[in-house]
Amino acid sequence: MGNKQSLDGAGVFRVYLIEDHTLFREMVAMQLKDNPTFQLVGQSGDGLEGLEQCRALRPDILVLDIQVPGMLGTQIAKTLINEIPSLRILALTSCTQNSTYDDLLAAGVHGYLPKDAPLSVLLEAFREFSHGNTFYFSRRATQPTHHDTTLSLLSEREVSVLKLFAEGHSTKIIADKLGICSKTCSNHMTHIKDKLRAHDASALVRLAMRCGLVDEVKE
Amino acid sequence: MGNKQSLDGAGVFRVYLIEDHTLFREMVAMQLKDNPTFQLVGQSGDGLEGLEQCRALRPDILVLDIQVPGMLGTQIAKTLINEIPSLRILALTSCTQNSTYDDLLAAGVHGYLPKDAPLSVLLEAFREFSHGNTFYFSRRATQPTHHDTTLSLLSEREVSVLKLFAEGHSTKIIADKLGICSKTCSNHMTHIKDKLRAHDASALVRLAMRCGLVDEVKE
DNA sequence: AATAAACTAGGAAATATTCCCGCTCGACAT
DNA sequence: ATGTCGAGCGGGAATATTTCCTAGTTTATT
Repeated sequence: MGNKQSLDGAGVFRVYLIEDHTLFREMVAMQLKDNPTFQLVGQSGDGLEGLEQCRALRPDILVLDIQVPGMLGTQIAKTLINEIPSLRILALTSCTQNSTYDDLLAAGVHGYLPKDAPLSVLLEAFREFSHGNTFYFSRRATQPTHHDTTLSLLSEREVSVLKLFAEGHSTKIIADKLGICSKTCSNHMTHIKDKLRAHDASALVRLAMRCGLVDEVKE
Repeated sequence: MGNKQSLDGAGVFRVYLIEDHTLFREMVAMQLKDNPTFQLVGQSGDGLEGLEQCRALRPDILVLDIQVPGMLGTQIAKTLINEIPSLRILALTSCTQNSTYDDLLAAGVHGYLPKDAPLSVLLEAFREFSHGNTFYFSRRATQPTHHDTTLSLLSEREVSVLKLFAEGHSTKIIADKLGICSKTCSNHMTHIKDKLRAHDASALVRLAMRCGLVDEVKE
């Protein structure tokens, strides 16, 4: 594969880090320092600042924490991939939510890594990048990933049920409000859980909040 | 100054890590491996498991991420300080959580470190610990919060149950983790709902999030 | 016309919840 | 010492919910 235009003559990759946990960031930096294949050209704990510096420094690789303050991680990825086509982005994320993963792929990142992955996997990701390959650490054998903004996975009725559930109504009340049998409502809930791969109330509520079905925090 | 009974003859400190982000945890482990003063005796990404292993291994130093699944960080600290008086605990926290700082000091931890501290401060904390000193990294302005009052309505056990519930575990799993009957767990849940006047899953999850029992909505 | 998917429920078995009850234990006051 | 109180544990029985099955109707798409 001759697509190593991001690699300069000496075979050294210029790396930039965007990650708000300084401790974490500096420890990743030390991992890189031990490896002569990589040269750390900068780091930041703020999304906007990191974006600006990447524009100026034009690194080969960006290690990007998606949960970074200042700017939405997926937006950073999308913007930079557009402006610097040669840039390879390794996305880090501390949560294992389903939708982020697909959002990241849609944004065009070249690697994905949850923070609860072992260190060896991070090093493997760097190795893959240094060989010009992409790296995906999938927590689940990936599906044909049609763009699911989570809610688009659900039917209209299912969205209604989920919203009412997240608002705190019981199955019976939901069924009542929708004019259906509580059994039907239960079945809808089961389908929702299957589709969203969220088989507990907690995950469902958080998903509903993320999708704006209910207010983030009340009172 | 003669309180170095936790230090064995060779001057090596036995360290245990509780931190759910494996990447972070293993990088801290590498920092320790470079220092002959410390010996890593174990690590875990789960609060309950970590507690059990600390009971068995009786380390000199515990590096404890407060936002760990399985058990409330402050409870882990309180419990272990009670059972192992010689244990020194260095508390890590990822968010500049409002009330946790005071809770931690109340729990009796010997060091406090936000994850956005520079690496040098972590190493300094280890240095202080190895000299038998405590370490407090002064954090930024703290605004008092109200959600202490919410949790103070609950007993210790009930907080544990609520946390595990908000993490998405079923009553059976929670009972299993806590070593109690699922019936007991159900009863705890009923009492929690009564005390918090939150009789549906959605309200419970939102309350738990507001109280910092689980991470906020990501992304 | 045929296929698919959404929406609707019923039956049956498994689980969960609620509301009782009683038990133990430690703290604390009389 | 004795009594009381609340935390924690869990059994029993009634009720509610969930899950997994099946299967009907409607609507949209090809």
